[in-house]
Amino acid sequence: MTHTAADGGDADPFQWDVREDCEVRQILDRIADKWSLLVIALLDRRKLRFSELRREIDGISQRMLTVTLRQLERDGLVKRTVHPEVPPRVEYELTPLGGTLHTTIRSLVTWTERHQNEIAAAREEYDARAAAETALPAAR
Amino acid sequence: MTHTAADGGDADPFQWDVREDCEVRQILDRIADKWSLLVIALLDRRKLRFSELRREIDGISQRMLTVTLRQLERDGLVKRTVHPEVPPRVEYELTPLGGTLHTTIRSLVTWTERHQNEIAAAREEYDARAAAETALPAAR
DNA sequence: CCGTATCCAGAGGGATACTG
DNA sequence: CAGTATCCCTCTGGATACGG
Repeated sequence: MTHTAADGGDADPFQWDVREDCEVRQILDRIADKWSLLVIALLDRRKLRFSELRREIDGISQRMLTVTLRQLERDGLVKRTVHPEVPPRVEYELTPLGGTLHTTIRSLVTWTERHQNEIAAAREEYDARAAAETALPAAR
Repeated sequence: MTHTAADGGDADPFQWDVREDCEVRQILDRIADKWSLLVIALLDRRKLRFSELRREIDGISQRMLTVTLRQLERDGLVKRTVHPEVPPRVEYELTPLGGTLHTTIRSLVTWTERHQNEIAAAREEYDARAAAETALPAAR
């Protein structure tokens, strides 16, 4: 029933359901989305209005912010509150469920901040080596 | 110099550089990629050959697996080893740097597995409410 | 102010065929 | 086996304009 034909019964801590249509894969794609990640991170700090989010997230278009917020609302991670005033005011905040993502997302961001120099170095080295091999096609 | 015009000096644990062109955003997009995540997770278990990875990851095309592996190699997260044999054998494994992602990715997957039911429920409720409002456009 | 609707360019990514 | 190269189509996502 699982996807692996060769699971020899080892209780692998990293074994998961990787079928393309499975829930976990779907949700992972949503959470690990470029814009979703940023929205959740910002809302984790405090409740924010639409225009505030738009200003905070450099490079996001109005359309993508709307789409992202709708998805997160649908998934029960974000709560949307419309204040019936006459310049309309709409506020977004994390639901309790959304709040439980805090630790996980922090971990991701922290890792990235901590290792960005190593990654930049690795890239330079890789690119340098690639360039060298292109320059000497018949070498070796 | 930072992006916020209104940072009142609070040492916000969730304050980061969100400029579109910054390193962190770039790297985050790479790590939080659909296929990258799965590749890293699988390699965290053990060294794998190209064809093994392809078989394990349901739905990935040869092209995307190649592209993903090259990116990860370039970022210094994955090591590629070519064995000069005559059916060629190429093995992929995490570098030490790649290995440090273990905890973070585990956290993400665990969260998803743990809350998938809540998310599914939230989606159903959202869809049901949306359908109801479409059915009664003039209601109130 | 907070969206939705429409249009459209370009990247993402699958299928296929060919090399070392 | 492990790719690279090509074609082509879909879907993402930006720009713009309009509505509540």
